[in-house]
Amino acid sequence: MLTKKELKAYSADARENYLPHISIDCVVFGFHEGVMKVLILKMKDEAAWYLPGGFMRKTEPIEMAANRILKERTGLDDIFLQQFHVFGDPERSKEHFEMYKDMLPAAQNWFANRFLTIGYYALVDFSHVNPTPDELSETCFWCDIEEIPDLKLDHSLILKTALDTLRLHLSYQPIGYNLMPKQFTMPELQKLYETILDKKLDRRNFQRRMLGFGIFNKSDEPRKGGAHKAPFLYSFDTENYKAALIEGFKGGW
Amino acid sequence: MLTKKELKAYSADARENYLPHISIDCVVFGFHEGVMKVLILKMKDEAAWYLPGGFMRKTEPIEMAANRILKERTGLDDIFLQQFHVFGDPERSKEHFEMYKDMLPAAQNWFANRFLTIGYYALVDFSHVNPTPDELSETCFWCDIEEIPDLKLDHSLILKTALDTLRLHLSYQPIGYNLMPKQFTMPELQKLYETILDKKLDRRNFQRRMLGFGIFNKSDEPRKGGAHKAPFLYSFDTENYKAALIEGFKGGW
DNA sequence: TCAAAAGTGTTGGGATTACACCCATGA
DNA sequence: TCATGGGTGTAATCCCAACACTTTTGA
Repeated sequence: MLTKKELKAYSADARENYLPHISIDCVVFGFHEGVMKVLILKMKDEAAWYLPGGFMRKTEPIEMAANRILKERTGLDDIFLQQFHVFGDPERSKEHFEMYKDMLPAAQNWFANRFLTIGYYALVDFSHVNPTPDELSETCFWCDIEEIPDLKLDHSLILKTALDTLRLHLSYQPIGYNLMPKQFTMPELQKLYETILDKKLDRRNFQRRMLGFGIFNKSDEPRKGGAHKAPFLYSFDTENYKAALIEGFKGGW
Repeated sequence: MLTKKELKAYSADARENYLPHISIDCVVFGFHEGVMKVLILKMKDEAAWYLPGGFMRKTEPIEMAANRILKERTGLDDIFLQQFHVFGDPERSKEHFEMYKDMLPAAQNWFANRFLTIGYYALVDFSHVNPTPDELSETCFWCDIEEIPDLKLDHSLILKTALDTLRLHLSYQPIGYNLMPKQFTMPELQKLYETILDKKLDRRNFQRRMLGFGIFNKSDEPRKGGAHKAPFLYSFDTENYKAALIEGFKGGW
């Protein structure tokens, strides 16, 4: 929570630089050791968790704002981002509002306003991300999707909606490029799918379907080191992958 | 186009009542005599066409604002609305901006601002709609989807995106409830699908698939009057229809 | 009685599912 | 040598597309 002085400075800066009433919240999905992760922030001096979010500069495209916000939190440029919903319940930022309303008059108080928030989900390569807290946060960290605490504001709803959307998208286009490291094995990719869909899939049928997309390059070298038979390594064929994304949108009729 | 005096009054009223920087634009789809229609507006004193749109009251939920805007244009309450995208290119309202920027200083001039617009598409029963122009418009009318003129601002993009989204949605859930009259025949419903998808479908397979959803009630009475064999009338079974919508979202895995 | 619209049935093929079997590896 | 993870193959099934045939109706 901000002190009055901090709130005043923050508000003045925000009013100067950002569009009022509009925010962006991001659900950043990562994948590590067979577990789906989401990036969340813990606030300073509060037992309060949030999704990473921010505001939009006055003449900045939405997508660019989302990228900028994420760059600050993850160190990553050029992230796969998908806008999925606008959340605009007039009561959605009530908690913030209550927390700060008595500190400053509304005209000067950035958080005394209603905010619509544009939800983006991001798919990122876990191993490349270096979670970084922002000025309001104490920590920024990867949280197992199974262990997400109650989030403040409507962020639990935003997360749920993001996950639903991701599942839907997964069912009509190959996702994975942005979540997997350069090289990966089919069982690893399968784990990703199983995690997103929350469902067991058949090993052999999964391989057939995936390879059927024709978007993978098989490496000669198998993954070494592990116990048991060494699985083959694959990477995405970016050319064909992009084509498949477009193809996927055509739908089933 | 507004006069300076009108602009001043409009701006004052808007600043008083609406959230700045945010608008809503609606793509209203109707279906009549086998042709897909979209509701568009023609401006007073300009050869300029727009999608119906408006602004959001300061404490109004987004959905309610969209409904209110549409009620003013169509006379319909309780419309099927689907939020599908936010358009936020900083240059998107440049035309408006250029048109009005010299009339009033920016601080008082509603249209001197950047607007993000939330796109909704609506599916409505053509026969129940009574197109009504608003204060800025000369006419509001149903336009064949094949004959839409160039729209101002980014409204052509918004329309295209709405149509793409509608097609996508059609491929994984049964749409039609909101576009068809209470009673309709399978060939009529097929026309709707063919129009949306811009593709011929097989009569027999279409019936099988549709009836397979189990969301229709067959009427005993066939449609009379037409030449040739009288087709059966169907209506949607609202209970099962809603269940099918939820089911549809589960996707194909 | 015939053309056109509509209802119903059949069939073949492609995709998806549910399996079984084999191979490699470390404990 | 055996449990486990991983690669590959196959039969059964289901779904869907492409068909043909029949019925009804007004002209």
